[in-house]
Amino acid sequence: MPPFAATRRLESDVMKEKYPYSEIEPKWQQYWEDTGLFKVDTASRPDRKFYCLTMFPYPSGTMHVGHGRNYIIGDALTRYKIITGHSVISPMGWDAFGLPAENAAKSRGVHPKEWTYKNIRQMRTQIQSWGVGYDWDRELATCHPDYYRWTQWVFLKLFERGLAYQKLAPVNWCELCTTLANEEVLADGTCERCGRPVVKRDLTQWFFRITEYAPRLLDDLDGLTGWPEKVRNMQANWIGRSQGATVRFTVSETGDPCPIFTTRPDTIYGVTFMAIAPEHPLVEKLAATSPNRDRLLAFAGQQRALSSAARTGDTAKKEGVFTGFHVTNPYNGDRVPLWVTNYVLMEYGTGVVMAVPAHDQRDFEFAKTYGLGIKVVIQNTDRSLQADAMTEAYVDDGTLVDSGPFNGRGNREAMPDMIRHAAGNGFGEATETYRIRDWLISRQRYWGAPIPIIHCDTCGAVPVPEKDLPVALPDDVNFQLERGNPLAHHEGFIRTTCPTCGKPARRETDTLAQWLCSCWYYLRYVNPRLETAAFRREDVDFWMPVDQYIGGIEHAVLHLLYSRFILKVLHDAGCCSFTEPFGALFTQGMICKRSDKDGQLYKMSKSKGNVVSPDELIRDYGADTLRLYTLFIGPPEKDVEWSDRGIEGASRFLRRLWTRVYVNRDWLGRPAEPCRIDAMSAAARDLYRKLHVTIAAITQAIETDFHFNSAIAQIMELMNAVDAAAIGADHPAQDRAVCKAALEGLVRLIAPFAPHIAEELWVELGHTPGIFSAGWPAVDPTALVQDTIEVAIQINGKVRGREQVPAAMGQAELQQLATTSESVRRYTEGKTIRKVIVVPGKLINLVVG
RNA sequence: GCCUGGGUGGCGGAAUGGCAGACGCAACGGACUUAAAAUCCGUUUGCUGAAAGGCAGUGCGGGUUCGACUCCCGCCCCAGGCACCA
Repeated sequence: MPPFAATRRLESDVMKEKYPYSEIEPKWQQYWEDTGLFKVDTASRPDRKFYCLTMFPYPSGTMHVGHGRNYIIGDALTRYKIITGHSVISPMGWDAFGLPAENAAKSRGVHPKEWTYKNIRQMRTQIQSWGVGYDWDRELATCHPDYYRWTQWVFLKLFERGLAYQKLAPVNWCELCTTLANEEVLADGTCERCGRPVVKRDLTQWFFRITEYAPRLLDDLDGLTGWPEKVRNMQANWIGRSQGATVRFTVSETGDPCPIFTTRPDTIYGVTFMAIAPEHPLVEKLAATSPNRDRLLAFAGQQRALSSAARTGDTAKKEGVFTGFHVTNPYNGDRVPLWVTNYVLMEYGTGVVMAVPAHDQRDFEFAKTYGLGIKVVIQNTDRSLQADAMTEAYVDDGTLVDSGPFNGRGNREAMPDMIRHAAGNGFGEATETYRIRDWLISRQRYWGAPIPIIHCDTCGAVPVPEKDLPVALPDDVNFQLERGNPLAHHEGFIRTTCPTCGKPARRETDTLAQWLCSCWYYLRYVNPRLETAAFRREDVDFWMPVDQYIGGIEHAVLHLLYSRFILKVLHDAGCCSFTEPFGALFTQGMICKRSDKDGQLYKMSKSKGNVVSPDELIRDYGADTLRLYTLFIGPPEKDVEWSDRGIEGASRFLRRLWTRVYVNRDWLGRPAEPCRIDAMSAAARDLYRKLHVTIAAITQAIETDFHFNSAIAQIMELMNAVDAAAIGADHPAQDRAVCKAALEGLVRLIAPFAPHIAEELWVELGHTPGIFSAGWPAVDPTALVQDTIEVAIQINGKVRGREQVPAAMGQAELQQLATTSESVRRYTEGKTIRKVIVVPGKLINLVVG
């Protein structure tokens, strides 16, 4: 260990009495770095490994106190795990590709690389000023060729396995962010990142076949017991499994197959028309010979041009045009008209819907508008449903009627048989449909990892051989283009030769969505500098899955779903033996602040102008105070309102703790005799007990639910108890020993939250530096034992009195005591005690009447 | 509409079947000070009462229980996710 200032006691100095945070914080940060507190060797196989991962940020430049919550929670947990003897890997890096860098290049002429690395330096300094520690030797930036080389390798793995493909399709388009994945479009049809409206454009794009993994992504959610229910629920909603049946109808006039998917095969005898999406290829085919040709094509074309918001929004009316053709229902041979409608979506199911107006509200509305038939096939209990009299669809259960061989049976009960009937006759079977769509991963931008594909006129889309990775981004591009991807104008980048046939060929100029870069970074942290592979299987198998992942809820269906998908693909490719990346997930709430303008609460953001900078707070109060307040502000999973006053409370508490130790340092710094319960005063005995109750409670709070706010409240209570005991230099040795033990306990318990002051006071208390290697305080079970306890006496469930009793008092005696207690005499006098309930150690309830 | 999560003092919140409001913030009163800041002590759910005390009280209405913020049933409100998804 290098010679170090902290090994010496602070000199007696009036200033030191004032809690010199600005002096001690940089000193201990240096100490942790010098002693390698956060360094971990991932080639070793320690007994107790713990992978604590905090979501890495986009290097936007500066952070506010809201960002800090994430890192502080992760750091508190990391430090707790270190202090409790785990080998902790806690790395940090940068999600460094992204649009802001490119915009900076356009508007200010600074190269994205330069802009990004400058921001990274700034933000690293900021993180360090919070006293948040990482193994910085593992730092990575997704924009670095040594990293994105392997992102490209991940792409190739998917390509090899047939999971990456190109297709021409209507895609989400944002004028600023270019193409978007479905997950990046908000419910109101705006871009998740920039808020601009999203429109559909027909483009040839690269997709990942995430739909192939939909069943596993959904089913495996059940095993993620360490994840918040909410996130699992959000992912399940997004994947959206529907169970039902496929039934093959046919176009009556032409014999064209016209399969449908339905979740209600029990209503199939009630089909009175068929609804088909305007984009469906069959529409164009049938239109050619339809008497309605012109109207049909006009309608289909007009619907196709509409934005999805305009077409599927709440206000959209149901419209359609008759094709002139019919379809035949294979169950009963009915011929029903085939309509093109705006309410059927091409992307879901088969793009064709069997319409049962009597039992589906959408079909009902459409049938009413166009005067189509309504046929009741499920009767309610009083058999009162009449097609002509219905004002809305009957969607509840009932008895099947007009349903051929199934008449008289309950609709739910008959459903499996009805599906079996189709299967037996070869015109249908039970199927599942998912809402999730394939993942669009190409972007028309420069600042991303180039998709490692070469387009050859002879060989088609050819993957770049692994040995040729990375496909490097050229530095010399022109950012001043009016529109379009600068990479697509860089001839030197584009021109290449085909790896298969050697002829001249063109490089793909789309880059990979940022999400792919952040999908596998947790693996790279394990072997961050490995040059021969993305990671070593035996190392990730040992250190993964991540034991605790910490980040924002906004990634519930983006980053977290994509990461699960990519990991499963890598698993299937034999790269690792586990199938989920994150064993436990914690999503912290946002820090909000009231806007000066309109008094509303908003998430802290530059655009709302309600950010609070950590820099001034650290300058004025110290990092420990900021950390303590950030953790104390509320339950970490909930959104909370930042209060400038609240930080004063945290500051006051730390100053109090500092002063209590500092002014008594002469005797506190000397070794004390061991605490002996039989030798202490009553006041000291209470304090000793409080100390150990607190140790137990805090350990519990950290281990079970990360409720650091409660843990800190307990620490404050212990501090209050120390003050109440008022033990000073002139007290008996045993009392002083207890006081010292309590203060030592306080300092050790607060160490994960306020580490600098803890280190400093640990030395003041006479220990060698290094509180994080001193272990976590142990509970002394004998301290928890109480000789006398207070029991409450209830009368009919209301507390009416209290008694001090020996802790060991038995049930019968307690009962006796309660019935004769003076304190409740007035409630029992003249009444009969009907029943006595004794809860040992807590209370006695007398039921009187 | 469907699926989650939530509703407790002036405020953030604590208590997961056993003494509601821990801890903190704010407010008020007091001590110290020439004064202020800082610090320390005290009060602080509402109503009622001189006080002791009493009554009410965890969104609303029922229920289970000796006992319910906690469990069950029905409803209201708020937040989030999904949604013409067949």
